[in-house]
Amino acid sequence: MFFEINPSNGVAIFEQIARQVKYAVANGALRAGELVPSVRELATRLAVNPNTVARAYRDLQADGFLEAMRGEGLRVTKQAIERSGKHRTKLLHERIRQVVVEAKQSGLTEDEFYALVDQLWKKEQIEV
Amino acid sequence: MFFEINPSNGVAIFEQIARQVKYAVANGALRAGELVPSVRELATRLAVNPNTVARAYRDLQADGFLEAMRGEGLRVTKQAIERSGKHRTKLLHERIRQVVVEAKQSGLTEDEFYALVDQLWKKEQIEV
Amino acid sequence: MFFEINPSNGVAIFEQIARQVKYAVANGALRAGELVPSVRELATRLAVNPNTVARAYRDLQADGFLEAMRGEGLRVTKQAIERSGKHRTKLLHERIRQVVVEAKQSGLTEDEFYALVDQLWKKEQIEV
Amino acid sequence: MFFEINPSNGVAIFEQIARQVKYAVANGALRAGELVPSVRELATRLAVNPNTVARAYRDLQADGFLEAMRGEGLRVTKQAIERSGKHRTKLLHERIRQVVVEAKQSGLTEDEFYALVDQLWKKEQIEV
DNA sequence: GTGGTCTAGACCACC
DNA sequence: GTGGTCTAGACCACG
Repeated sequence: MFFEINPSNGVAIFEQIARQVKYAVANGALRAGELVPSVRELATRLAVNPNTVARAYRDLQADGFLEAMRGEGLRVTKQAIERSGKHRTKLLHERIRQVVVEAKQSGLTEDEFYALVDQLWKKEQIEV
Repeated sequence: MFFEINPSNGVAIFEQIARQVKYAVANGALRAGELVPSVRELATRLAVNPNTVARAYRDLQADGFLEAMRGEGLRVTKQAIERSGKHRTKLLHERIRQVVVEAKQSGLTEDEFYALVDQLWKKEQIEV
Repeated sequence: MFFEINPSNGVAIFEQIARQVKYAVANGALRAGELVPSVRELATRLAVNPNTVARAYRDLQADGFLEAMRGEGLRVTKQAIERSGKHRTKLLHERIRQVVVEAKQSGLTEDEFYALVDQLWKKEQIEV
Repeated sequence: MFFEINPSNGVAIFEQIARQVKYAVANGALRAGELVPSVRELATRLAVNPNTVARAYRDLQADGFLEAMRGEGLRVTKQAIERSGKHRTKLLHERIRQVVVEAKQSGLTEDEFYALVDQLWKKEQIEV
């Protein structure tokens, strides 16, 4: 699991952490039943306030991605992977919708927009 | 010129105002040299505080979209329209890039992604 | 007498007018005793509000550059030209002082500053 | 870091604050990565409204001199120092140009002008 | 009438 | 604790 936090990019840190956990689940880096790093460990690893990590984990529990194992820590739920799918599809859907709206408001034609999307899809590399 | 403000959609009000002015420039609803509504007038029209409108206009001046005509008001600059193009292409580019990254991280295939984009492009209506 | 007004450069219009009258006196384009254009005429010529021209002329009277000739208009005073000298030397003095302060605060060395001044003096053309 | 605010010298307070931060960067009193005083602290120290300080800091962010560290405060960016150079050289350039124009319009000879500059450079003391 | 600045004070999210 | 947004209202210079 690979975490990269940027404290000055506008996105809340706890949100960045939560997203990255979800990504890790979505692409198999984290499997169901696996334990995530403890709050304290992750906090020191990322050089971030423990409250912030706790907040991310709390949200992930509320979303059903993590569950508390008393005395052991937090582990990835069985449903996490499927949720990961639905959840993120919904989010993606909304994100794309917004981008489409912006593109249309900017006066882009369908062709121009598709060219842009195409170019970026081909260029973008994903590190996991 | 058509302004629609949603005071609780996460985007700051001044930001919504600034964007809509930029859109209006981008699609020709506002032309170079034209005066924008006065701070006070727009404030009462949108039922927001004049300072909020002023903040939006100030940002637009900083971005080179508006310029102050002493005692007359604020008008759209000559460069506004070209800036509008460059500026927004850059923003859109970044937005699309982010969406592409998300899609890839979620494990979507190229076909799935394109299908989603296609569907949303066809559905989305723009009011100007 | 040649007037060029820029309503969106930060300097008050009445101030621009007043300065240009002073320049005209300083370089002989306007001589002592000569009448300046009437408020109305100048206002229409410059496409500005008559109040603005009136304000400029008012300040020029307060500074002793113009005097009212009842029924005739405003004419350049005898003292205008010498005042022009003193007055502007004082202003220039202050302006230069500010620039020097800025330069020092920016960490420029004496040589760098002089080089800059030299370059600009040689380059700058004056149209009267 | 030394702040001196003059609430009635024509320059807006937020502008004075912003300039002094830039100066502090330019002459090394503030280094890249360092946190600036918090909005509230500086506001009480200078006896001005927090909004005024916030305005200055906001402008500095827009200019790329500061960046927000979520929950921590605002710190000087890496690019601040180089920007400081370019930025201020450009401003100074323009200021000097204006002064040169004024001097020429006032009929000063090169020698007179240089004498004035020289005298003021030698006299002016800078406190950092 | 126009915009610009400043103050005062409230509320919010985040760390 | 941090900054960010918004409101309300005052005062100013300018046209």
